[in-house]
Amino acid sequence: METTFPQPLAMVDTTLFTILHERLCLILARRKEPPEQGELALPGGFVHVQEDVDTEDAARRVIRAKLGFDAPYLEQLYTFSGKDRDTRGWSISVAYYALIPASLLDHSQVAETLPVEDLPKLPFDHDQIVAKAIERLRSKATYSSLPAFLLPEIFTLNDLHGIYQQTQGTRLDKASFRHKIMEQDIIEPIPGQFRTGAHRPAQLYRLTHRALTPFERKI
Amino acid sequence: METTFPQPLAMVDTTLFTILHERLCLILARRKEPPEQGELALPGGFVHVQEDVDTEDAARRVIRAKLGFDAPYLEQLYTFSGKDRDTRGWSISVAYYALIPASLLDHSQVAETLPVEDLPKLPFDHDQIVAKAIERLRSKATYSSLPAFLLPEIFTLNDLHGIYQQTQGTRLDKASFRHKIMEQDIIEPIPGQFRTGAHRPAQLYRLTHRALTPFERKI
DNA sequence: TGAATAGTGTCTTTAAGACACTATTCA
DNA sequence: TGAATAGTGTCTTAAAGACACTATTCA
Repeated sequence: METTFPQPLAMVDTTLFTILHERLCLILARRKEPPEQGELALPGGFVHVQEDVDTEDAARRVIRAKLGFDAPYLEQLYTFSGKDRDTRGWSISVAYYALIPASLLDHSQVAETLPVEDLPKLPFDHDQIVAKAIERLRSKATYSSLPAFLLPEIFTLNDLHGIYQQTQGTRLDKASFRHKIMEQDIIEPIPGQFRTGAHRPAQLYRLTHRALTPFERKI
Repeated sequence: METTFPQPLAMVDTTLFTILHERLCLILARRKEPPEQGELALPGGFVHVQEDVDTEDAARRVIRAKLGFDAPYLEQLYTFSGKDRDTRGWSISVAYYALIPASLLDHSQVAETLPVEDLPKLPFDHDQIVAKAIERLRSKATYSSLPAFLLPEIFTLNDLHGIYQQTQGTRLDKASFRHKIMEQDIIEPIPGQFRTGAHRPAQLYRLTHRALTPFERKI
């Protein structure tokens, strides 16, 4: 059975967040083909109906092509659509966002990592996609364990404190943060493991759950 | 310029919430064409690229066709996609949800209004769409003025109290609810207007803003 | 020792929740 | 008057936020 309607173009675009020099950054791609060839844009591409099980699968394929590995955290963001957002025709782009721990990035491979405060003008409606992704990240950072997925598997409480401040864009009291995060039961100390330096050694922690945990209240 | 990729089918599906007999309900449609002809399902349809500006516009068209008027509150929910969700082929459905004040419904026109607790098995992945819509509604009801869009433009504080309880599925203390809702500045009394009955007359209110207002804390 | 980061105790302010009370209408 | 809904005051408990303090390491 076939439909009689002409169908729009179907694609995915990905917003890849990471932390570089204590700043929230995006990983961008230089477009290899027209339109906007040579410009910096969000990594994306058409849905391959022969190959992809669903659009999330398409997003994973795009990310693997760009980074060479799977993102530890990937979530659907929003779907952007319309007559004019792409010069090739009426299109639907299902946008995803992912969190990439800096420790996984080989920066010789992925050069185009730019602070979100300092992005160039992006083609298509990618500025809008980025704005929505940042808004979602900030909002979820307030009410969940989301920011922890920007850290490597093992981290200190100070690392976590810092990443919450960077994703939320606010200062958080150290003592209150520690009290509240420990009440959430999202992390556990690794017995006997500490990070050392020219100061008191810091207890190392890991996530207790692999999945995102929502909080009842703000952190 | 054209793409070489075969494109998936593009459609929209809508979850229409309303309140009937103090219960949260969905407005369903009986399918006029195969597949699943004659079955109850979410109102939906293909994107019409000649006619629709974007998928939200397509959702509005679908709702107008079903109800005869525009929904006061409409928001994109999530995009469902994949090889197998529709027998007609690889498809993308951009799902929307809308809030419909019962006062706008002519129940002779729209017969298929069923409590969310008492829905039949729906075709395709519509059960999944409904589950996600209810989850979103409950979550937003806790942190915003969203439930007010299920009421007519003029209502009492008790009406609002009831609709918050129904959308959240919990009991809320009357006094605390009143204190908190008045702090949010989302409603204003209509001077000199009261609803009367066999009891003390109740002050009538209206929303101060036409748009949804998020709250800092839970209501 | 001082610098640096780690980690805790506690006080004040604010919000949440419970609940009892008063108010106004109609039958 | 009592039944019904409207609307308020206040007390207790819990959370949020601020801030000062102690702890441990290395140079």
